[in-house]
Amino acid sequence: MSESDGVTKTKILDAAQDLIQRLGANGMSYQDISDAVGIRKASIHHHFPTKENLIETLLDRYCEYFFRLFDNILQSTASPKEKLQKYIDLFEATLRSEKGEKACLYGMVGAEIASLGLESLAKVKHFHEGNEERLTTLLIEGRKGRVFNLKGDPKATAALVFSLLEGAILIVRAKGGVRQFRQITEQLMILLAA
Amino acid sequence: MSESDGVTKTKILDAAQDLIQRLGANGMSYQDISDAVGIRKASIHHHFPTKENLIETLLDRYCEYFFRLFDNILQSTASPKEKLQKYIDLFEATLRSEKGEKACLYGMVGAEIASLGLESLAKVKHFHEGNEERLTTLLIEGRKGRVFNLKGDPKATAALVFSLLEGAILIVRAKGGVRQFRQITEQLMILLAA
DNA sequence: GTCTATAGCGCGATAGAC
DNA sequence: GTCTATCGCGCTATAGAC
Repeated sequence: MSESDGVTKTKILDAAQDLIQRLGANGMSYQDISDAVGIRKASIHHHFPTKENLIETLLDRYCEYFFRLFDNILQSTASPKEKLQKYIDLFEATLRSEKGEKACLYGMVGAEIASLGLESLAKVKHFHEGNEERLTTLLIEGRKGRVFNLKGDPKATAALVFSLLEGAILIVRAKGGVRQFRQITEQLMILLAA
Repeated sequence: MSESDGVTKTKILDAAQDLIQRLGANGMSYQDISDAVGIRKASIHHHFPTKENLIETLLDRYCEYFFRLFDNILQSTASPKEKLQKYIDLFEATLRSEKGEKACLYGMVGAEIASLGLESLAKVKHFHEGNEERLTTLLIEGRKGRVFNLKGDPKATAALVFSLLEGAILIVRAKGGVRQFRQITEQLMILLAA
């Protein structure tokens, strides 16, 4: 392994992401990352000069990863209903991660958006737009195939689905956990079904 | 006015609530409150010895206030559909507050729940339960009157509505604001309509 | 690239005068 | 009940040796 292959960088990003998804960006510190990775705080600053810089890198990485998974789902041969279920499963997989229940990275950062920089705000906007656009495509596809009974504007329904998933993954961590998340998303599928 | 009528206490609570609804509990500090109220940090500690104590007091106050409004709606002579709309309007009123867009206090604290104490966790649970129970009652009432087309479990639908509203109020602050919030909630009403 | 050491600041919280 | 002053700590960030 070369010394510049980015393994340490990746470990730092992984630890930071885990912490933010559980505690929030304002609840995560370089010391927490230091403890998790087994590296000194100064070394983290070598890779990510400022906390804003670290968060922005994280947001980009998560967005690319998430959109790639979403695009794979969209381009698969599954039915629109199955595609939506697989999209929902992306959120559920996040929630049921090994280290305890985590929310979506963008859900956490979105909640704290007023205390972050303009760069982060732009990235959050981009994530929301990307999700809503792709969901709109998916919903329209399902309406054509008569598997979704879409009353009203598909864009509004897409925004509803996205808000619901982001909200549910935040809410259920306090009480019902994965079990309640599934109850809510099953109900969503029922409401959308033709 | 007596010196123990709690005016200062109320001012502190109001400022703290505003800050948490915009920045989150971890993004709010005693110094911020001090600046907002025009009182020294030490004086805040006189009224609320610890930050946890302040947050717990806030959560209780907000919960009582919100449930009172919700109960008033439930006990009114409005139709179930109108009642649900008025409930949604409680969230919209929070969002369009004068000092910039605010989320629900419990939405913000819920996102940061893993970095708060067990007392706060219990209060968050209580708020979620209270909302879901009342919403369930409202939805069943509407189903009887055939104004809601409830497929599936009313409890699951109630949890869906609550998660959606908490999620939407967090999400729309990044981009669409009140306009998008209204678009989403109108779509919800369409989906639930018989 | 990682380390030790530390600067500089803001935090929550306390002591004690008034 | 509010103030000034301060403690002790954790934070982000930097300097410089290795």
